[in-house]
Amino acid sequence: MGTSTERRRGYAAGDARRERILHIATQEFAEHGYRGTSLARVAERAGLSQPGLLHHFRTKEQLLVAVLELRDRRDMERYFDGDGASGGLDLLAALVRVVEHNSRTPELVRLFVVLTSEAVTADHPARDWARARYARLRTWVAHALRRAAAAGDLRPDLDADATAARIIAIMDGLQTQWLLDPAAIDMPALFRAHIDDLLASLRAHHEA
Amino acid sequence: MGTSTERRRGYAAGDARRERILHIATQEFAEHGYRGTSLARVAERAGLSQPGLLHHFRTKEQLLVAVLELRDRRDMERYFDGDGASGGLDLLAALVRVVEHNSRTPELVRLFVVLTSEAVTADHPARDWARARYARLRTWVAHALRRAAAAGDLRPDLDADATAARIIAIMDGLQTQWLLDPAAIDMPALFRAHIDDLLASLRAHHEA
DNA sequence: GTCTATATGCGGATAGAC
DNA sequence: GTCTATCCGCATATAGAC
Repeated sequence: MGTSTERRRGYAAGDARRERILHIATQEFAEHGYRGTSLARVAERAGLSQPGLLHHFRTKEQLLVAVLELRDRRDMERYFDGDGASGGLDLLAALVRVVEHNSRTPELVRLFVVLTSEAVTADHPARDWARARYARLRTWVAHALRRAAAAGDLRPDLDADATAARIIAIMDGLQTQWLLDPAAIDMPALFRAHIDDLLASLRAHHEA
Repeated sequence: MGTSTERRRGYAAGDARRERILHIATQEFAEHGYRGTSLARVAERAGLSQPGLLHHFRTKEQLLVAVLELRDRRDMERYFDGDGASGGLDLLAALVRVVEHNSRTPELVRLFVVLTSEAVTADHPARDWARARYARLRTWVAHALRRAAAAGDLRPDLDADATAARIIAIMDGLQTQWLLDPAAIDMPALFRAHIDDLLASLRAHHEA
């Protein structure tokens, strides 16, 4: 699936130069945000001149878009191909694993936190991306919750949309606190506790 | 309390020019972030030249600090002087009111969301402010939860620190989703639902 | 595809007159 | 306390040679 996307754009999947630029740009956007990132610095780290960089990505905005697309694609591979379209209750366990993985890759977490919040400012190029990403996430989680309810694993009267929004909210909120003060926040444990509480209150009471 | 701070700095509480600058700077920082805000634009909107602005705040960073201090002070007045040091369970009701108020003042919410997340980037002037603010918020909420437990309103075995971090996380996470897509997110309702669930699972079972 | 050179603009901050 | 004028640096982007 990633491959077809790349073919459509007319460059080989294994374009090392391009991948290297994207890798470095990802780090720079994470460290300094979109506005704080300088193309000259990305270029220098990638071992080419700034106009050389603009040969591959015609504007800074296009570079950002390419970074976001790459990350979305990688995440899809990781969480969809891996678990399949993980159904029902398995999703919650998968989310716990996502958070555990995130706690070992702070730079990727920073990328999302920084760009998502920058996106709420006026005329930001990542605005549509952020909005669409949240809508997609909410739909995805809500869908899994409904399937779990239909399968009899969760109470049939649960509010799937509200629960999904809350789960995503707590993931995001914990990330910010954790990035600012990692020693004070045990992100995976706190998220796991939330999921446990959720299950305790939403689990269908077969035996009760 | 605000007054004494102002006196210490040697300007009258009612310095209209200064207050006007801070008001406009608050809007600009909220709309464009720290990096995206231009002193020239703040100055223009405030009706003076850019060097004129720098007479009142010697650097952009000092302007930011002044904005953050003013907001913290206003919030303190609002939520401490108002409810007193709202004790125990009342705090949760107070937080619901805070979220309801926030949903009517998106620009102030945006200020916090944007600056807090920008603060996780390298060498950002609001870093210490953001870290200290979260530490203070967590301590404050955890303290209230412990008092509620001591008063017999909540289970004595609750993890106050973890619960506090989670409450703050969900407030923040909902804010981001709401700012990006207000029509899709009923922020006060979602937060209230979370508090209700929390109470349901943490309430001491006197009658049970 | 990559470079050097450069256009062009905006940013924050300073000097010094009024 | 506010202004005009200006410094200086950095930003993105382009032109055109190789």
